[in-house]
Amino acid sequence: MAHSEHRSDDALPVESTPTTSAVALAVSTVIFALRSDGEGGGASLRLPLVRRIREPFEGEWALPGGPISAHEGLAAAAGRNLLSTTGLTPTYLEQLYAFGDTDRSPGERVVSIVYWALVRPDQADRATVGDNVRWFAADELPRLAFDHNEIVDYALWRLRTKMEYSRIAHAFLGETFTLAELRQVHEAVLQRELDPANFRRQMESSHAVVPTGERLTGGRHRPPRLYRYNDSAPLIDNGPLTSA
Amino acid sequence: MAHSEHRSDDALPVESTPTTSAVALAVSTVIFALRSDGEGGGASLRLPLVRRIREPFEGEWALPGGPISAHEGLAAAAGRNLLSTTGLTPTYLEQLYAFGDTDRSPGERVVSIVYWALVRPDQADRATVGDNVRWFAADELPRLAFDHNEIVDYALWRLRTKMEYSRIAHAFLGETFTLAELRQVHEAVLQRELDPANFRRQMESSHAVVPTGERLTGGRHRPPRLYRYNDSAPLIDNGPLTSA
DNA sequence: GCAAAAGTGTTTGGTATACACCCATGT
DNA sequence: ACATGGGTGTATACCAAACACTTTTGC
Repeated sequence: MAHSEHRSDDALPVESTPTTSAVALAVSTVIFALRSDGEGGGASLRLPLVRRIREPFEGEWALPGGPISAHEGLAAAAGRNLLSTTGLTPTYLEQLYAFGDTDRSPGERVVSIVYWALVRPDQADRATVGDNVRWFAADELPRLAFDHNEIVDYALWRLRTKMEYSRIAHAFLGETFTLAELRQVHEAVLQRELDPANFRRQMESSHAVVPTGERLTGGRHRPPRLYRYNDSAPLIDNGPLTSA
Repeated sequence: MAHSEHRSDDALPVESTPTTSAVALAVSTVIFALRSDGEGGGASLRLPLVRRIREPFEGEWALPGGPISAHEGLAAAAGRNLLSTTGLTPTYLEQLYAFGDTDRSPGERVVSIVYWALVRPDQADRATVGDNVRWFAADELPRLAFDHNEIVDYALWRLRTKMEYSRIAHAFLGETFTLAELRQVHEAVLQRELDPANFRRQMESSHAVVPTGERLTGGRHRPPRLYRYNDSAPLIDNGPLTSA
């Protein structure tokens, strides 16, 4: 450790030290959307990346990110940055992890506080796309700048883990949806098929969704009920933390 | 938002911006130990706090913390700081959350990356104690500096949640232990009694612990088997992240 | 009528809980 | 002997998965 050891009195809470540190602070976001590929009902997880226009890693793909300005919270910084780089407004936004290895950015010390976000397909369609912003399939990423491959892996793990015990799947869908659509979201994320009958019972018993009374017509089969997300049901989720 | 909006090209990944931001970066740690209170087998969660010797919140109790130096990782910074302020070496150390509300430190913008740690009783006994470092019962804390009460609440929630599906209880114990001791750790953390018979079966089926073959004599009853933590068993835990 | 998906019912196996009961040691 | 916790056995309840079956639409 290069740092000289502090005496106890010296190293008491730092929040009083007004010296800005030599460590740069940034916010990045892993954004997930579910997009149907081709024709079959199968959908796949996709995420937008931006091309770096400076060294290091100039020309390579990276997570959208930016600096934190002094007068905005972390989640706000993530949301603002997200909007300005990709044009996206997330339905769901949560802190993922703070990455701070000393060697993650060549020549410079950067600590990145990474968020992960879910967006709906209609929002994703409206997103900026161009030479410097492009969507990739989450399981077919190129080699990314910095430690961003690791970060995406971790975000994917969190998404999949959380899908099993929480109810975030609706963040990929519109206001109303059928149980089949909701199930297909689960199937696409978890990468396995689910029994429609059991899935229905799980959703009903969890009270995560409520029927709207309407049905979706137009399919060449029995018209399914439309459901809406149940906002009043409690999330057994983030513990004491409400925001984020 | 006081910050002017970035143009897309402008706000691409920041890791290249060498300007140090106006935001201070710190590391703090919530340290838990299990200490038997009085005589009964009952133990309670306790944590060490340090007294602030500067404004803001001078004289109030706060979590141990300090700045991040340029050439050490986040977990290393937490560990070093922990050692220098309290003399403790944790058995378990994990990142909790990055706290960065704009108003959490009066007059200054501080982002704190908070870790949580578990220490064994023998380590806890060796810890520095004095006018500026004192142990408190986790459920009888005074009003702390900054948002540290919130942070401790969140750490407690994480500890309790994780205790139910992971195997971190052994971090509170020595090299070998009886199942009764391990069960008492669970009971103290979860604040409810557990059936000894069922607890035994859960531990056996999870293969989290292995019998050493030895027994603990000296009690005025049948000598219980001693167990050791099973390092080779997988933790279904932090996903792709290995360190921390 | 037939295909296709919605929706219901039933069986089954695993797992958590409660609790009765025996075992081995110190006093 | 008896008190105390160690350790085993077992009945019950609950829950998730598997799958057979009925319903309702479009063609």
